[in-house]
Amino acid sequence: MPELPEVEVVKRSLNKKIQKLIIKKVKIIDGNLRYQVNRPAILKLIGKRINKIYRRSKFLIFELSSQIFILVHLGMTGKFFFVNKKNKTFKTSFYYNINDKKDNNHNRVIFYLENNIKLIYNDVRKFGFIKILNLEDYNDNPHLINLGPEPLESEFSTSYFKDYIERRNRSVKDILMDQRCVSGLGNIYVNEILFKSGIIPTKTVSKLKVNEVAKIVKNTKRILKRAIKFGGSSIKNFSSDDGKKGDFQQNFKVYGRNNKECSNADCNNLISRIVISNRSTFYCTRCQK
DNA sequence: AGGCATGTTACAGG
DNA sequence: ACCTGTAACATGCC
Repeated sequence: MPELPEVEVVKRSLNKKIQKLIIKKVKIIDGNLRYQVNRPAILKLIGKRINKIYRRSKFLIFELSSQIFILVHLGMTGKFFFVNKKNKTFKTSFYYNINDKKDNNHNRVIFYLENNIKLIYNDVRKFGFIKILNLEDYNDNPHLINLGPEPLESEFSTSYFKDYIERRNRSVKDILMDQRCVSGLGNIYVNEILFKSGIIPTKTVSKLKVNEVAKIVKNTKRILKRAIKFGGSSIKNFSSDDGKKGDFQQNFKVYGRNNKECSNADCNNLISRIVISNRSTFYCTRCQK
């Protein structure tokens, strides 16, 4: 899925395009997502207004009228497409050609909104989910309740991170990927953060010096902000809502660069690839210690 | 053909 | 109760 920056960009375009619109109809094409889409609950959405869309970690939260919420996770390949009344696609967050069978093949749920606007949830691998929640279920939601602080909030600070890793024994990459420590980072950005910080991903957190902890926190914020500014990421087909392709992928310094030359000036070392907690991990043996 | 892919979570074992 | 590693989910691409 999109990591935090992509979800943030999607959230912003959703608010721009569909905020305040009423849901007229919902069609489930394939509700067999990570969790089965609940048909009876979907019916509760009819006639409700989309007040605002929020992001928490990599989750999207649609706040509707009557204290109803839609909790969405995009998994690895979840996307939203918009189609307007003239059957023209809005440029939203992903390239989408309404006439291209390939693009439409994995449409899973269609929300029909006011003004003949359609919001399409498309998900190739179906790791994403859509849950309808009332206020109670939302406030006490198992997906949200254990999440650590947002990396871009001041709560995620050097002192917080230092305290968190104290007496823990896992690798720094593992900890940064753990949503209970800090929520919203994924494999790509953690690789980038550790490269920028000059820290080897396998390093045990108990061995991190205070200045290294500070570097990680600072670079996390810097890299995420920059990725958001660039309009997303990483993901093929990703584009910001003005149709400009998210070109942060051209800014990857280590991710996916196995056996390629290190991006740092004056370093001719080749990037290594290893696996940590089942995920590809890229680093420079010379620049990251 | 086989390996890999932006994520989460359930489960087994220590 | 905490920690750690592994596999599973579904599908497409190289």
